[in-house]
Amino acid sequence: MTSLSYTLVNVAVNRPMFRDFVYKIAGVHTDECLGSRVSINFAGSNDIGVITSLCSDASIDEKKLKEATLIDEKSFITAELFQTLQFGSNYYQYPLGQCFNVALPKLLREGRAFNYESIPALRLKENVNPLALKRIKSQEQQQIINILAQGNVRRKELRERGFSSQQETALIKKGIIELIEYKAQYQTFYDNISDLLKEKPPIPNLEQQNAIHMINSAKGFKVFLVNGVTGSGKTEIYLRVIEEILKKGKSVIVLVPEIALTPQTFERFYRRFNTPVATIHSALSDRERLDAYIDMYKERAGILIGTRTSLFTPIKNLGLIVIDEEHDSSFKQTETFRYHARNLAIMRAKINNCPIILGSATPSLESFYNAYNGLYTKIDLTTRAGGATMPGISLIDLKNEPLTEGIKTGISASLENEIGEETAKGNQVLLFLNRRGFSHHLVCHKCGYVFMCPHCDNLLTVHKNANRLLCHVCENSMPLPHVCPQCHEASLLEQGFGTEQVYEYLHIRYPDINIERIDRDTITNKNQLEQRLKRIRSGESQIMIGTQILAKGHDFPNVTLVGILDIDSALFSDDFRALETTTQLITQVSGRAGRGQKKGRVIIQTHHNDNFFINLLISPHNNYDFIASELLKTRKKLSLPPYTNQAFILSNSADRNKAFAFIKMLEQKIALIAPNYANVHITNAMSDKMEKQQNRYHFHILASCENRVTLNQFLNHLRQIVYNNKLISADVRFAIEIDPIFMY
DNA sequence: AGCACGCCGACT
DNA sequence: GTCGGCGTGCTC
Repeated sequence: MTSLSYTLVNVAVNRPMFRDFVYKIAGVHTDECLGSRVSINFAGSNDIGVITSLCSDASIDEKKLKEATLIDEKSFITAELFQTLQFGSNYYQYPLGQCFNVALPKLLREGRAFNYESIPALRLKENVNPLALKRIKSQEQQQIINILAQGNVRRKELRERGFSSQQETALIKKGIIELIEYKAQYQTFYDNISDLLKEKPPIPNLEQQNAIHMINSAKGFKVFLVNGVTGSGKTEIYLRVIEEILKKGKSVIVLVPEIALTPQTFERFYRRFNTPVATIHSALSDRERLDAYIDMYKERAGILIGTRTSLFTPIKNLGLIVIDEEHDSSFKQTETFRYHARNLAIMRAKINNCPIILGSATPSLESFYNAYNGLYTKIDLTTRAGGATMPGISLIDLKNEPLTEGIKTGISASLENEIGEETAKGNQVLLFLNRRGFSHHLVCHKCGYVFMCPHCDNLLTVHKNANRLLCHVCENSMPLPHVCPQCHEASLLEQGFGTEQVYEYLHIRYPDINIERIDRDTITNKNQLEQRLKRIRSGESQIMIGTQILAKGHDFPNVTLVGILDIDSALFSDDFRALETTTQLITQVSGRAGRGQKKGRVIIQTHHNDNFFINLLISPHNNYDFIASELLKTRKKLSLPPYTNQAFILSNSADRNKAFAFIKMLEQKIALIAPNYANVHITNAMSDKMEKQQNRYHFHILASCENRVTLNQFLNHLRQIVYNNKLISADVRFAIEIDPIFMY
């Protein structure tokens, strides 16, 4: 007998348990509370849970049921988001309650109310003294005035768009602008939809027109793979398609890679649309993140640009999802809820019956394959907007190069010549090396002692500026030693070169040229990156040496030469994806060059000019599509993804024996059920490539199967055995990683 | 994952 | 007699 004054609900809790728990909440409730948060007492501790369904028949004595307090009278988790998370929970083998924990902004996760906070913003004063306006000399201050002339803006938004607080206070002092408390207004983005555009869009070329037309005429769910060479104007296509979606009163999510969210990325959206654009990224405070989340749900903003977690923003009327740089590995979460935002986004689009655009100059082989199989509609953009041409690639055969001082730091004599010639002409040079630090590692010349991280099976990298040895796995460091701890000789030898060393060499070699080093050591925040990019764009600096950060999204119109310093380490990698990511990286870096009127070229240094892959890169039809299709042939031959589906079964512990015993036990359990899953191929239990990481010992089993449903069933079965029989002990961590993109 | 409960050894 | 070590089992 259910008491009339209570409603029984099933609640997902934030625990590693694949089941719901029944609670009673005061009052009579309907489906409107599905997805609502409740504060509960669970196993003696206070927690936040999520209502997953109404409970019609609690198989438990009602007196035993605890009472939960409803936090959200009306759920803001839309049905489609709910279904997406349920799918994700099942597919990625992660408990629904914990999926919610990842999906919700921190403040909501902790039980904060779903409402707005007052936000400091800026307003252009009325009746400003025209003389004060005239006296503005700073371009930035003038820009702030121009922006505010369009309407009030949050302080944080100005900061995101690259303006400093000093510039603001200067204007406040001059009496031109004033600080206001901006209470979010509940006006929706489609209230002013007739006046949507702030600027007149450029006229698209024929390819763009065709792409826009194709996407606009999609009825319901459809995956478009927009494969456009760098500079072909993918963003313009997004903007045009988004415009149409907004006009229908529907909202849009644009997912971007973590690193790509620089002011210029969304400055284009701000410039184009006369409607609020919400952004979510790592630099925001929790409150700002929540505000953006609420802005989208309340339809104050119609566009959300954000990193992977933005996929979980509730939206009442989702009209389109865009995944920019869809090949980027930062869409994959590699801990807790190990989802791939691109793949899960496709599911969300399917549930919403709306189109989704995957955009990239260098699509993942997975997406390529799906397009080839007709699952995705591939749209090619082959011409660069503005008519700049694609760079040609040539090789420097390192075997024929003299053993100069330069070649030891990654710069061969031939490359040095080229750098000299280009810079003398006033052009810019971009050098790419995916290895930060000064030297790769440090060895004792006398006794052979190698400096290893005390916490990881990893060599320590020499960082000379910081004067430390640094572990790139756990980030721990120690002062740079001068004598060997084993034989006490002062004969330590630095081996291998990183960006820091290349920078130092170039600096000595070209003392009159400004050089920028761009890597995680020199760029610790967004403003630093912007500053450096500014110096590069102004022509103040002529040479850039950097890591991946350089490859992503920035235009360098005056770069005429791109040098790839070390490709050889990728040729012999044990990760089968190394050649794919290298091709993507080279294509992306190359795309930075010659975007203006000047033609760019790419030079790759290698000791292996007869290598199959190197020859693909320099072959006459060296476009990305061709190389990708060649790489796919190898994947097929070796039965690797996308021709099969993979999943890792992971175990780690601070106690090596316990981690090993656990994975061995799993191996046995798997052997018992494996006969039921004949097509699932399972490896032995083995240690990870790097067994010890941060003082924990890592082991894994790899399962693969051509049929993803069978693989899912197998993993479900295994997971049930593990959880139902309580096989996990407190100090061993167990995880399943579906569709891994990094090998263990 | 936590937390409570409980069963055993070392202490006032 | 009782404090607390952690192994075991349960959580609405």
